[in-house]
Amino acid sequence: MGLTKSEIFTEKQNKLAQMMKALAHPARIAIIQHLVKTQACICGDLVEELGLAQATISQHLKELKNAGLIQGTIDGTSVCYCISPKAWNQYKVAFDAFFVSFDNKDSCC
Amino acid sequence: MGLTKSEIFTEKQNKLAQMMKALAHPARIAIIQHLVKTQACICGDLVEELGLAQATISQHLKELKNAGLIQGTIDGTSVCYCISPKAWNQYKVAFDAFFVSFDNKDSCC
DNA sequence: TCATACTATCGTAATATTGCGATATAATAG
DNA sequence: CTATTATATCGCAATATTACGATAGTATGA
Repeated sequence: MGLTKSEIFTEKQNKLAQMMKALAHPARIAIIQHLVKTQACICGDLVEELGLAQATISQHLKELKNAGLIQGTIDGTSVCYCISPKAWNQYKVAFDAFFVSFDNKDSCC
Repeated sequence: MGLTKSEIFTEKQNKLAQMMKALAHPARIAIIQHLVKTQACICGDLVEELGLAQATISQHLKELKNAGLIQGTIDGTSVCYCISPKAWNQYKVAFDAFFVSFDNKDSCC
């Protein structure tokens, strides 16, 4: 086992879970926050900002890129990453919709 | 390795990542959505709703409980789970704050 | 008390994630 | 062309997650 049974869930449920997963690591949260803060695109000084090895940062960047959250363009010998506004908005909308669905003031048990 | 280096991140980053992780599985999304839909507290008919074994559902419920998102009270021979409104609101606020932090219309690269 | 129904936990197998050193790849500078 | 710099990928080890059968625990009803 150890394999998520995604076939028994809806497309939306799988997608939302995958979005959450993309952000379910402090390094990726930190990367996003850094990209947000330094509006300008930032490349591999993330390696210095966070205390992780270059290979590890690169791997996290790849996951964020796969999730669509960031995009990178080659800038000389380095790569310039920044947040993808379109995907960001999709995430925002999806998360909002999820959290808006429940608005009870008091628990029932 | 395989051990997240949480000590190099801020408290907030770790917490937010953990919140995301709690929802980073379609089964847990489905459980929450089911609890939202059937306002009333629902117990182990989740096993029938989703197509997972009872032990698996129980495990996911435990994780959601650890995350604070749901609470369960014993109701006769079964357990009645429901969403914890307080935690739900904390999640909503935390996620909102995260997604509000960036609001650029166009990417810079 | 004893059987029944429901849930939690244990143990285990399969797979995924995290982190990093080593190495490959790509672009620039000299 | 060669050296340098920056990033990506490979391969591995350690750990985490997912799923489930088996079993233990707990409350109800006969």
